[in-house]
Amino acid sequence: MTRYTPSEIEARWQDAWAKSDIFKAVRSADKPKYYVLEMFPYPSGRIHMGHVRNYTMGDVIARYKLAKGFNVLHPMGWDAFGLAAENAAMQKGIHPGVWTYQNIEDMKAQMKPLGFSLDWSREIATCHPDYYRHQQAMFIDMIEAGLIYRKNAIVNWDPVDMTVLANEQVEQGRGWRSGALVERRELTQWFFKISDYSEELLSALDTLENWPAKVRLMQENWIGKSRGLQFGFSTTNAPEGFDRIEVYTTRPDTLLGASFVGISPDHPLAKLLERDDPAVAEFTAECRKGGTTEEAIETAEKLGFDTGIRVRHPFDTAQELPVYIANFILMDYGTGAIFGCPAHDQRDFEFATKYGLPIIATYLPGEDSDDRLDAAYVPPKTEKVFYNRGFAGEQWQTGLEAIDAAVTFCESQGVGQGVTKYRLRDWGLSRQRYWGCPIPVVHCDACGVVPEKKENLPVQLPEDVTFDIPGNPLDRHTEWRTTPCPSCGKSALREPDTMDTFVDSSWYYARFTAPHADTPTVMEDAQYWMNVDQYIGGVEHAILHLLYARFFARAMHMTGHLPESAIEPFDALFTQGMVTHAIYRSTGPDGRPVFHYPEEVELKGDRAFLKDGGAEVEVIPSAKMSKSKNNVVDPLHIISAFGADTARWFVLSDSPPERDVEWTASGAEAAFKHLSRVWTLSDRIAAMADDGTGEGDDDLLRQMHKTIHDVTMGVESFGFNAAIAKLYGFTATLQKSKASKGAQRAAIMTLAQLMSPMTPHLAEDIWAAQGGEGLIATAPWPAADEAMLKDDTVTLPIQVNGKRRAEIDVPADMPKEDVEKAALAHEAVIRILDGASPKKVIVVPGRIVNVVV
RNA sequence: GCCCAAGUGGCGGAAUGGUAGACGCAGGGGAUUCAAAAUCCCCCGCCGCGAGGCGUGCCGGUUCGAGUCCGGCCUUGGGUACCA
Repeated sequence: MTRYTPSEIEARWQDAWAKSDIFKAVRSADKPKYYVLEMFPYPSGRIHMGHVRNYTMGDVIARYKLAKGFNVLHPMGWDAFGLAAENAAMQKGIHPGVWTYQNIEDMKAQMKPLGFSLDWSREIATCHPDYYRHQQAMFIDMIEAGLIYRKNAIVNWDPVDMTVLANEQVEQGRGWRSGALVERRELTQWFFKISDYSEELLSALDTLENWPAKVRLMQENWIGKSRGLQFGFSTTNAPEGFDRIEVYTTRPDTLLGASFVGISPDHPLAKLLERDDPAVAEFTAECRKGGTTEEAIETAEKLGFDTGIRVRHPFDTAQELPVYIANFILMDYGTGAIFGCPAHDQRDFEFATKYGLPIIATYLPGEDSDDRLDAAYVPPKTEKVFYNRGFAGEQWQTGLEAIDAAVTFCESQGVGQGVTKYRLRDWGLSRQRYWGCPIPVVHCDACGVVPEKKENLPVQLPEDVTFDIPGNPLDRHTEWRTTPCPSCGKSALREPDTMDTFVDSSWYYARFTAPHADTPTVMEDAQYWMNVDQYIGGVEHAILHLLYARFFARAMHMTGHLPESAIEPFDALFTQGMVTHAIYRSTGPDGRPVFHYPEEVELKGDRAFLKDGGAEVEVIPSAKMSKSKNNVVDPLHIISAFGADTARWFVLSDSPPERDVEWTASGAEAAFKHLSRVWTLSDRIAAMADDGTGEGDDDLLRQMHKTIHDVTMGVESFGFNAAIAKLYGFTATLQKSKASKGAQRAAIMTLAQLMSPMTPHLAEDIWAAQGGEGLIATAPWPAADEAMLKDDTVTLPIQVNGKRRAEIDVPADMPKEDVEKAALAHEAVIRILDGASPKKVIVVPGRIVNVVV
């Protein structure tokens, strides 16, 4: 008897796959194509459990579709630009490029032993000039197509390091390195006009039937279509040019409850006032402290400054409202100005209470309700309420009815217009960083901003840069920046900013269809391979990446780089849950937090101590695995101890794929034992005498067909953990079976096939040992025989008043009336009824009987 | 703050509105063994001797029947536009 030795088996079959080249994707007219894509990794240097989980799921689909006869495209690449490489450069003095390419090599070496069915000949890295030159070419096309423009936008500014900070680099309002209070500062930046596509991106969500409903809903809310009223308040004492203040409101039905007007600190009026009035300047400076995230702005203490300016209420000109500058009003949304209705908005309520402004209800729960409110009264929009200060029309209305009525009324009175607005803002793509795709434009004193000539692409990143001083090294690299103006030829300066890395990941799926072409894409290849049939990745990308990619596909179509059929690039989406792990944190000598790797920590109950020195560290439970928090778990020890198949089987069996999992390694050994058991079982069956005798062949084959059915359904619906449970069950059945060698051989070969997408090496080995033809990877997927799936008898539970009291075995096709009779004749039922006659008997065929008394 | 999810035994989890806890882990008992490892078999939600009762985060509702649907909460996680 031999033992299951994955190290030998896995190397052997990976060789066999490589030699036969079965995962290389070639266009073919004979077979339907299938494009499986997992969100490509950031090359952090080490693969973690999240990667193993993601790529194993994709591999199961890819291998399953291959067995189903599809021409499968399953590529892999690297999302290789980003902040971490620059951090490494600063911390370790390594060039970001050297660090990134080394990481790619390391991670590839870690991925290869997992036996994924990838076409490595299509590998791409976004940091390679062969990739980003095409991105630059498309950027120029998109400028010409009017899809890109420049405007001012706000960034996090570190006043000590004199640099722009990413949101991640702002910790509690302070710069992560300098510790200085971060300020919001304006900078001229490049933007994609994604807002031109708001309606299109919203309405097309309905066509994405194979996307999770939650992702579509999140995108819908993010785009944030709203219908409201835009109108002007006329001012009484404002500076010239500000006779009116335009506001936008989604609740015009509360206009008669207005008690103040609020403008953003970035509103033109606020900017004018701060120029002449130091008190205003002081206040707006205060408002600009802290980071730029919506979270930071929304959760900051609500501050207001009375400008002294007054406006007239449009329907009650005697009523004057004060104009406040308020820190919670965003210049990017609506008109940058609002009216406050404290009675029906909690934020306005708190603001009014703080600054002593009136609270005027326009609607109430009922006609007799007290209108002195202790908190804002905000009923659901679909519930009828009593309008005590509404516009003309019914007094009992839902919010939605009242809003429509208010818009119509205001328009008829010449107060503003009904308008549709979207929350979605244009996509700012400029980054003041080195390790990204250079924006291919030149700033010329004479000609202004000029795109680089396409024949001069790529605009390549210079190698000779240092990271010893904060800031973007491109900014101070005079030699690189100096270049002839593409228009007039005089000396000019290159744009020092690089592109947001979301640009890189917005079109890589298209590049995979022709990864070595001289143009960004090749129409024929894009036509053939697009769309991605199944896209798989973390739910944390539900909004930004997936929305940007949807926009970019449209922009590529508009500039001739994708066919119209590919404007929704992902036909089906599956969002896997994240692999989470506790974070171990202590405080370093400089007072900054230090994050410890799980392997550096020893757990004692709920508390954690450093193995080195024994100091206690803080445990932050269950958070997304993140490089910067060091809470990543290395899968390599599972692979080296038990093999790739065990690691793959385990990540699939342990939890439902869409759910987050807290990583524990307790089950990996059990997975290995099971695979050993299957291997030994195959060995035993191969050694059986083939004398044609045996018992229970039919039962075994019925079980086999049920398993084919269940596992196929499981794989199709991403129910991998449930599919694996069925495979455990069938393995146990086969182990106990006394069936003939023929039946057992058929069973083990089918079992191997059903397992092959998950544990491909073991499956190949069993297939070969049982004399299977060719590679199991290309053997046709087994089909379940419908006739074998039905049982002759079923066990029905009998409920009395919804409580289970007994069960009966009946023929599967027994008529309802007979089932009812049989149920009522059951002694337990007779005892409980105790002579009473049932009011009703519900018989659900094949399911249940419920007796109601 | 806002948007989206999730919550079921000691643990991971299963369950088209129809027997809650499949399958696995941990635990307990047994077989085998000189002994151990490995392997195999049995038990395993809570309370109760039992009959039985209770039980899917909390409160309420719809239904013959709710883990599942509806309303309201709580907790945890993700996103919040420069982490990717």
